[in-house]
Amino acid sequence: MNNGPTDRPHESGDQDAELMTPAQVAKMFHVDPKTVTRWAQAGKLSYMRTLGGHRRYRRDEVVELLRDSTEDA
Amino acid sequence: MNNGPTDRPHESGDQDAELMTPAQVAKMFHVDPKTVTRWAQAGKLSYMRTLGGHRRYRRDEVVELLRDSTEDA
DNA sequence: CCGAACTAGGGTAATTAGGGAA
DNA sequence: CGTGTCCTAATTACCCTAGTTC
Repeated sequence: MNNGPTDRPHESGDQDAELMTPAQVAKMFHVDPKTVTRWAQAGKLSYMRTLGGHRRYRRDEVVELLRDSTEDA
Repeated sequence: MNNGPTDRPHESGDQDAELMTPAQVAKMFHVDPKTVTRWAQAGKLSYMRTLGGHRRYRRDEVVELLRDSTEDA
């Protein structure tokens, strides 16, 4: 349960540890960014919106779903 | 979005590994996608599912299985 | 402010899941 | 027993233009 305090400090410019863009989520699931948008619209994935209307997803949520959908041989 | 000043050659960590669609795996083995699905159902191939239910296979798992199934005379 | 890359939105084609029978 | 093909329904991918982000 040790998360590691020095795991990954907040580095502006590098990958954000909290919010992810549609492209990032899409690459993790190997799907189209549009598909991620549909998941958000379908309520399968929670999201926030920027002032311009773009969606931002929570990394914790994505990792959880990714981990939950993994089936080992 | 921007990849940042440091363009990642292979997605840092690559924890999610590289994923493949059923059609890609089917072409590598020269079989139908349905057959790949049966292999997954039989537990011969690890996979993860999209939120829509489609399967995504790990490239390294497929490559290893392909090597293993390739009988060298 | 400009420029390149990404995203939202709608619409259409291709792929996949599932069961069943050959 | 394992594979290829049939079907329908659902999901995903790619097309476009305009607006947003960095």
